[in-house]
Amino acid sequence: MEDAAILNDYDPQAYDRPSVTVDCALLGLLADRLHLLLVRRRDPPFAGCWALPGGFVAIDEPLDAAAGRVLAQKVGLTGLAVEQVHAFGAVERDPRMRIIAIAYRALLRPDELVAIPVDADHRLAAVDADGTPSIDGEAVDLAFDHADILRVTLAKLRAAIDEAAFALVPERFTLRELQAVHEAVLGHALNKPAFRRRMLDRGRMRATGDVEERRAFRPAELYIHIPKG
Amino acid sequence: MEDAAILNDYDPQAYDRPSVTVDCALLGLLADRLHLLLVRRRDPPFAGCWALPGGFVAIDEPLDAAAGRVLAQKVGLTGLAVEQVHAFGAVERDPRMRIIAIAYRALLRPDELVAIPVDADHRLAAVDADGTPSIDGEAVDLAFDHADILRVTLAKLRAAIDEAAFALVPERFTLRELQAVHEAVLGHALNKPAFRRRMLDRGRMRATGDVEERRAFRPAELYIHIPKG
DNA sequence: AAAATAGTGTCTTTCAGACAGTATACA
DNA sequence: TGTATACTGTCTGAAAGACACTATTTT
Repeated sequence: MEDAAILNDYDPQAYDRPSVTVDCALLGLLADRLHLLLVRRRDPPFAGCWALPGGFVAIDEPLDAAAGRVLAQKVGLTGLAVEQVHAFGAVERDPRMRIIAIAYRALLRPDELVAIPVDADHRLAAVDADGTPSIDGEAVDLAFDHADILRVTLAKLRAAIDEAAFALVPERFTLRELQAVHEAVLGHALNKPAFRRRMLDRGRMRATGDVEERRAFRPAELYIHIPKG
Repeated sequence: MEDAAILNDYDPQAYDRPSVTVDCALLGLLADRLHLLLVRRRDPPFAGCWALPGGFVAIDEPLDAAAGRVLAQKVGLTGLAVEQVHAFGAVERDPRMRIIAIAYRALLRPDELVAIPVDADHRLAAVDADGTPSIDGEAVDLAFDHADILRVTLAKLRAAIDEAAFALVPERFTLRELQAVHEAVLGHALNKPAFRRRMLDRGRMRATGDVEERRAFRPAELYIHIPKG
């Protein structure tokens, strides 16, 4: 076995250090479809390509804070809850230099999502069941390894959908809206009575007593999420 | 082509970069209890404390490869399958400088685990149900934020136990051994017939037709894992 | 009243927990 | 033959899928 002291004698200042970025998948529902905020790159590499918003981690900044700051700067929404997804560290993932990316996700309610200013360089892309993003109905190739990042993000979101779904509906939501979120994220339809029973039995939502307004037909009851703990 | 001024705004060479390490939780079962390899630190900070084996990520080295190399150097086992757990980036997690740690786990079979050379500075610590490691029956405080890393690692291992358990038993194993692994990792007992049914129905293991040898009583049938895909 | 969606009752299937039973090896 | 463990049969209950049914609101 190698001398354990090597770790301690190692002076990292003497060696090249990688850059570290956070790349953020900002996700929300639009017209019952999962959407993702993309920004168009202006400079090489991948100039003109669509990419996840990202930025370098400052030397005195925690990772979660860096993800929050990037989203505040790119999207103008502060105080977003972010969740770490995975660290991506392939050597050639950025052609310029070694950059390790820590991927994050943030989930937006519909009213927050529509409030995002979109322009030629900031767009919401629909994400289909296999994780391919499309803008104006056209599949787009993402810069760097961002397609990998999106695939992993979607897979983990699906695994955590029971809790995550509450962050993707309005504060007061109907069971229909909640089910639509589950179906859009999972990519397949769900059984209505079974879904309703499971959600109500789980004790993570409470009826408000109020109902939807301005519905063409019978309005549904509004519920609120009961946060964990 | 490249606008130097704009690029300069994004030139990470101009900014301080963090160091990046991989820290590895090497886990296995010993006497039906989950155990963890710890190394004792010789130098400050946390001199004398027990810690997860770790090391710096080289500038031209993928993250997974760094984790594999660290384990090869510290434990002498090459070709171990490693799985990323989480990136830890609190600013003060290392008092010397900013170091971002990418945590990994590796799972060992019992025969691999007992082959690990232990000495005064390399020990296998028992891990109890709440994630506290103990050496010689005495709970130990880990260096840095390694207690956090271990807690998160254990939580994710539990969530993935159905697949992970196969990496913690011998290549040919009995249902009793597989159940013991599940129980040790989850920290609670399981129902035997239900466990047996669930494992066999899932189609991820196959009977060999052989049975254990040298058992005091009725020997159990030996199974092998059927890898995914 | 018609339309359209909200919400329920209930049958069936699946699967986990419980527990007692049978099977098989060795001393 | 006794004993300890391997393995199974079967009852029960919880939860999901399927599907038809009732309920409620607006036009």
